[in-house]
Amino acid sequence: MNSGAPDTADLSGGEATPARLRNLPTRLLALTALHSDRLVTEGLAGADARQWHYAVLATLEESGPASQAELSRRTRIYRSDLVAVINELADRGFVERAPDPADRRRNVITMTGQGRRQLHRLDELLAAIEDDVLAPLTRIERRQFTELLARLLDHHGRSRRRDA
Amino acid sequence: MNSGAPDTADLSGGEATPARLRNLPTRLLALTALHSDRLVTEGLAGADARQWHYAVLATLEESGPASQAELSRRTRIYRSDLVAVINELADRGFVERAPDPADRRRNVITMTGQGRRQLHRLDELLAAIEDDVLAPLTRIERRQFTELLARLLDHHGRSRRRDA
DNA sequence: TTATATTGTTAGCCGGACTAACGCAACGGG
DNA sequence: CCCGTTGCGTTAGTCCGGCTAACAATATAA
Repeated sequence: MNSGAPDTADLSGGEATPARLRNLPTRLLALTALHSDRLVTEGLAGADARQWHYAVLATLEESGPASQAELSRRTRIYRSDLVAVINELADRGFVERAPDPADRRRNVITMTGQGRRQLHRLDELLAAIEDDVLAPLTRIERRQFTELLARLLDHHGRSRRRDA
Repeated sequence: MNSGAPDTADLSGGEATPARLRNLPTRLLALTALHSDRLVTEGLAGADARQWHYAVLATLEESGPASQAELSRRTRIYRSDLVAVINELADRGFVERAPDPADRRRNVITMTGQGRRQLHRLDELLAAIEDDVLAPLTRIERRQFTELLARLLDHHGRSRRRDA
C-alpha cells in the first residue's frame, strides 16, 4: 500500500511530552543514552568498527597482551560475546590470537601494528563523535557531565555482576 | 586470582578499565543508563508495572483521554508497541479502551480511578528509585545533571527522527 | 586421586527499538 | 459521488545488546 516512504507522522499539533516525564532523570538518561549510542554506532560503522572493537584495542594498548577472560573483565564485555569481537579484530588483522604455552586453556591476544593504527584512527573518529554528542555543552559543562556520570557509575559499580 | 601470567601481572582480581574508556562520556552514559534502567525495571516490576505503563498513565492524567496515536507521539512509544501496553493496562483495570464515535478509526483511552491510584503509587515508587539512582549526588548536582541531560536531549531531539 | 575452578566456545533467551504490511475509516478534491 | 491519500490500530517480524547455560579441555586444590 503505502510502499516507499515510511509513514511519517508530523508534529503539527505539537503534542508535548508531559512534564512528569520531561523531568524524570532516569528517562532523560535512557533517551540520551539511546541517542548517543546511535550516533556512536553509526559513526564507527563508517570505519567498519564497533564500540567493542575500540574497547578491546584500547585495553590492549594500555596493558599489553592479555587473555580473553582478562579482556572480558577489563572491558566488561561478556566472554561469550568477546569471542566474536576477537574474531572480527583478527579477521581484519588488528589482533592475533595464539594459545598460551604457559596455560593451555588460554589464548593470548596481541595487538598488531595495524591494530595500533586502527586504534588511533578510532581515537580521532570517536573524539569527533563525542564532540557531536556533547555539542550543546560548553567545555566546563562537559567536564561536569562526565564527572557526574563517573560518580554515579562507580558508586553503583560495586554491585557488579560477574558471570556465575 | 591465580593469574600467574608472565608479564601482565595484575593485582588480586581487580583488573581495571583503561583510562581511555573510563573517561569516554558516551561510554559512561551508556553504562550508567544501563544500570539506571535495570534499577527502574526491577523497581517497577515489584509493582507489576513497566516504564511504559507509567509514561502512559502520566500522559493520560496530564492531558486527559487520548487516542493511541496521540499517546504514541507524546510518550515516544511506537504505536505498534503501544497496543500491548494498553492491553496490559486495560487488563489491570487502569485504563479503558473504547472506540471513538467521532472518528471510528480511533480508540479513546481513558484512565480509570484505579489507574489514577496506580499512577500515584508509581509516582512514589519512582521517586524512591530516582533517589536511589542519583544517591551519590547532592541536590544541586542532581539539578545540574538533569538539566544537562535535558539540553543534550532536546538539542539532538529536534533534528533527528521524532517519531518517523 | 578426586574434586573444583577457569578458560574459550557455542547456543540460545529475552526485551527494547524499530520496520513492514494490512484493513479500515476519514478527508479532500475532482 | 467516487478516488487517491492520509491517519489509525493491529499483527508480525527483524535486529541487536545484555545475559545465561552448558560443555570440553585444562589447571589447581584437597
